[in-house]
Parts: sequence; structure tokens; C-alpha cells
Amino acid sequence: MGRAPCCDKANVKRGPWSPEEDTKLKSYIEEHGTGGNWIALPQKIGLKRCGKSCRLRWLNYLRPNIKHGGFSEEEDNIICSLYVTIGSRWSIIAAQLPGRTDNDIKNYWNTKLKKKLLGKQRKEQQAQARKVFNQKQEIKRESEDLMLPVGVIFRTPYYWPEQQHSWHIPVTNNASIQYSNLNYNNQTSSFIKHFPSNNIVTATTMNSQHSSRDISLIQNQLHDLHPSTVSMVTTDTCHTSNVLQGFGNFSMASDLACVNQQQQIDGSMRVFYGLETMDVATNGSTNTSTSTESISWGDISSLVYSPLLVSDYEACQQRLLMPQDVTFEESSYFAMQTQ
DNA sequence: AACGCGGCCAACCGCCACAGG
DNA sequence: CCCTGTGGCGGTTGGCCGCGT
Repeated sequence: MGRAPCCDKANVKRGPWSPEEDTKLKSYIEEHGTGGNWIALPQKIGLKRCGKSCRLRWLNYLRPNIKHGGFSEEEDNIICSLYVTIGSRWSIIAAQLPGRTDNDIKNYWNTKLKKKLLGKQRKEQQAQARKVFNQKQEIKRESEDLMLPVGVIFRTPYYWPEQQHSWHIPVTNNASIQYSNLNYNNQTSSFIKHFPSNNIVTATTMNSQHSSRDISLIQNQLHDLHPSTVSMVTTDTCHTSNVLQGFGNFSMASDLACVNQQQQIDGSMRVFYGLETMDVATNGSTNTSTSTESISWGDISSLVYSPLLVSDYEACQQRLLMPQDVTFEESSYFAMQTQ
């Protein structure tokens, strides 16, 4: 048995409000206030309306200083920024826009703003996809030159963050890769990555050559950071990087998160993969797929920017500009290694 | 002119939180 | 602590309207 309805639906009028009803409600509230009880209010005025309906009508339409339509560019920006920050909390967003109601903003978002942003997103992502594709092609060429599996070599040191100690990024719904700075000999760094899907840990360095002592130092630090992680280590050395690889349990407990909200990380990643994803096949051809259905928070969150409201988000995006293509190719390679 | 379709928006629905008894 | 009433909120619906065929 469900909750009792707030009013007798058989005896209340529904549908659009007539001017007479509006006048009655407005003049009564302006004179007496709501009386703190919306449910009782319609009976007092002689309106055959549900109390909730009266409240909604007042708040969304009759209340003084209500603005309808004609959203400005500034209001657009505020709505987008807040949506990125807090999601569909329309009442909170409305509180930042004097004269706007949550219902108005919600309608505006659903009918116009979302589409407007998606159009913008498509352009940006097409440009991004082209960029990523070119980088992948370059990496692939170098991999082939060195007879190594695609994705093992990282030739994008400028992407590696300098300040962030450690963070992790969800790549798919239930997988993540963690990056950690690992300093040794006070000169250079290596980076730990974890692939939960096959529980592999890798440490990658940016030095061109390492002595066996260097490798040993990296292994020790890797073990210090994640004692139960590396049960087996192999090394590959090439002119651009060394890759240490191991298996075992991996704890995220001590890791620092780049940003507070998981959603924001998801949103950041969509900058790279987005609604339009580009799959690079081994023959170099590309497949682009587009989805316009089911637009989620993450779909939109990568599009907007506000220096006031989401400055951390922007900073995070900057920091997250790391080898985006460290994904499935690597995973498949390491999965292959475990067999 | 008639019809279908999609966009827009006011209003409704159902759930949740909270206060008071 | 439980129950009930109410306010508040976000998601959804349905009707109106304009446009294209």
C-alpha cells in the first residue's frame, strides 16, 4: 500500500491554471502570505486545487520578479558551470540566478543548453580525436621500429605531471590505471601503473639508459610503495624507457586522488574519449562512432569551463593530460605477458 | 487543408527529508 | 522510536504550437 495522496484527486482541478485562479491565489498570498501550510491554503481561498499545485504555481509563475525565457550568455555559463560542479541540483542552481526558477532552468537545460553544448563538444572532440590518432600513429611507428608491442613505449614525457604525487583514473566502468611518481637517485622519476583487470603493476622511467643498480632502486621503491604488489619483475629496456612489470595485490588506500569527485575524473577522461570515440585498428584505419542518446553528466562535464567555479577542475584537466592512449593496447600486451 | 513530427514548457508524479506529536 | 503530515525536489508527462511535407 502506497503513501496516501496529499489531496483528494477526485475533487481537485488539474491542468492549466485560469487567469481567475491565478488572481485568487496571487492576491491572497500577497495579502496574507502562505500561512505556512500549502495544503490548507486552497480551501481557504476556495480554490479546487491541490496544495502542492498552488505552491508550484506561485513559485514558478506568480511570485514577483520572476523572469521567463531569454537566458543570457552569462546565465548559460553559470548554469553549465554549476551543472558540472553539482549536477542536476536545479534548486541550488536557481538560487544563483535571481528571478529564475528551478523548473525554468531544468526545462532550459533539457531543451536547449544540453544540445547547444553537445554541438560544441562534437567539434572539439573531432579535433581531439585527430590529435590522439596522430600520436598513436607515431607511437606505433616507433614500436615497430623497435620490434616491441604497441603501447609499451612512452614518448610523451611532457605529459607526465610534475607535482602530483599519485592519482588514479578510471578508464572503464570497473578498471582504473594508477600513476604514481617514484623518485630515485634525485634526478629522475618513474611512474607506476596498475591494471586491476589483470592485476599488473608497471613502473616506467623516462631515462634512456639505466644501470642494473638503477633498475634495482626502482624495484625497491616500487616494493616500498606497494609491498605486496610486485611478486615478479621483468624489465624491458629501450632507448626511451624502461618498463618494469609485476603482479600481485594492489592497494589504492594510500593513493592521493587528483580531484574530489569521481565524476570529475570521468568527465576529464571524456575529453579524450568522449561521445565520439576513435578506435585505431592495427591497419591504421579509424572507426568513429557517435552516440547522442542518454546524455550523462560525464558527457557534458568535459565541455564547460568556469574559472570561478571549477578552477580545480581545470587544473585537474591540465594535470590529467598524460598519455591518453595508455589503455587497451597496453592492457592487452601485459595480459599477453601473463599467459 | 490535413497530417505528422518535434520542440517547448507548465504541470504533475513520486520520492525523500524533516519536524512534530 | 515510530508514525504522520508537509515541504521540497528532480524526473517525467502531456498538451499546445509551429513547421515541413
